[in-house]
Amino acid sequence: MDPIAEARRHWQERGWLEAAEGMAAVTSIMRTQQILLARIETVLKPHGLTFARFELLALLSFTREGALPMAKASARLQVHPTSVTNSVDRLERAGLVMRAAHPADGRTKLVEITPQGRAAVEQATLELNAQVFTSPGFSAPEVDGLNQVLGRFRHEAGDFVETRFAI
Amino acid sequence: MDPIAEARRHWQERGWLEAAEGMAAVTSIMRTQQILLARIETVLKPHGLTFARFELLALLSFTREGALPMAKASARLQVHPTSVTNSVDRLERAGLVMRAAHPADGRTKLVEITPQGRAAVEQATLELNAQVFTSPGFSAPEVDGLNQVLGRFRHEAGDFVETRFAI
DNA sequence: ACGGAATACTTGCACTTCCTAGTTTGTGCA
DNA sequence: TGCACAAACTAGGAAGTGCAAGTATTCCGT
Repeated sequence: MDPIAEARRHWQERGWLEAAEGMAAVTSIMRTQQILLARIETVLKPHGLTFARFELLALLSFTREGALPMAKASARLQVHPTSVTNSVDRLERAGLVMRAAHPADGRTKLVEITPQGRAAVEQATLELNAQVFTSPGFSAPEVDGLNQVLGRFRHEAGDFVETRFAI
Repeated sequence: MDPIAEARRHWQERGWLEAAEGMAAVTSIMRTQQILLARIETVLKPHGLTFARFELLALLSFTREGALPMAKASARLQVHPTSVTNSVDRLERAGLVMRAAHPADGRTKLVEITPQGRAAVEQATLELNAQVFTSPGFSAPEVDGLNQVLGRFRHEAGDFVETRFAI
């Protein structure tokens, strides 16, 4: 029994025909996200990482300097600044990042990845690639279709960041 | 600048070609879920509901008796039993559901939707249909494609509940 | 140059989620 | 029948998220 198919049936019985398929699609995205997140967190847990913290480490590892202002990280990761503070607190306690002063702006603090952080994110990424991303549960054409459809959706939702570079 | 496209580029530069597209698809699903959830919660907030609580009310409103054991609700909604307890606590305080004893099994408690609960979920559903589900940001063919691809994915992930009916 | 506005970050609070452990009640085997 | 085991729910705690407010610093118009 598919709970979502059942919900769609109920929607149709109530006469909400215009909304039934959209409701099913939106709800399916919710459930799919839960399933994928659970798989990812299972892989990351032994490394002491959550997906949010992994994303932060990965972002830092891809910058030229290995460091970013907190606000930049918040914008790139599309999460609330307080969530970044929280993640950095824990990553710093684990020795994977350091807070550093910004050379020019006294307000901003830089988050900088440490050598241990680089090692951790490298290892975690290899495992995620092997156990989730290479075979996510979608065929190659499905992956392409998802990337196209969801990419356009995100674009229309204003999910893209303005281009700005600054240490 | 699309943060996900940029991540894919980094993946490719590192030589993780097998995983790059899957990583992009999985991450896109994460972001899409966040965007949709934010829209839904914006609609529900004036009603004092979260999506989790709305889903519980909707589930109850579709049962014959308007009541379900907590464990059933937990299984149907695919959430942890303690999360159901939490939702029911708040819905009960708001007068939208009631806890009732199970007639046959002393261990289980029934959650029962109240007339106010029915009114609230009806109104909230109409608004969600109008503001989100009818025009979710995907075309009709895209919605169909998502339902098909994600439905199969969920099926293979074991996301379907065994058929059992019991008050 | 200087004072109000804006920016960057942190703290406290509320909420949600899940985990572990506990209590109560039912089930089934000896 | 009786006793171990399982099931249903709740309580307490940790972690993540977002909002509102607070502090420190910078920006900018006059």
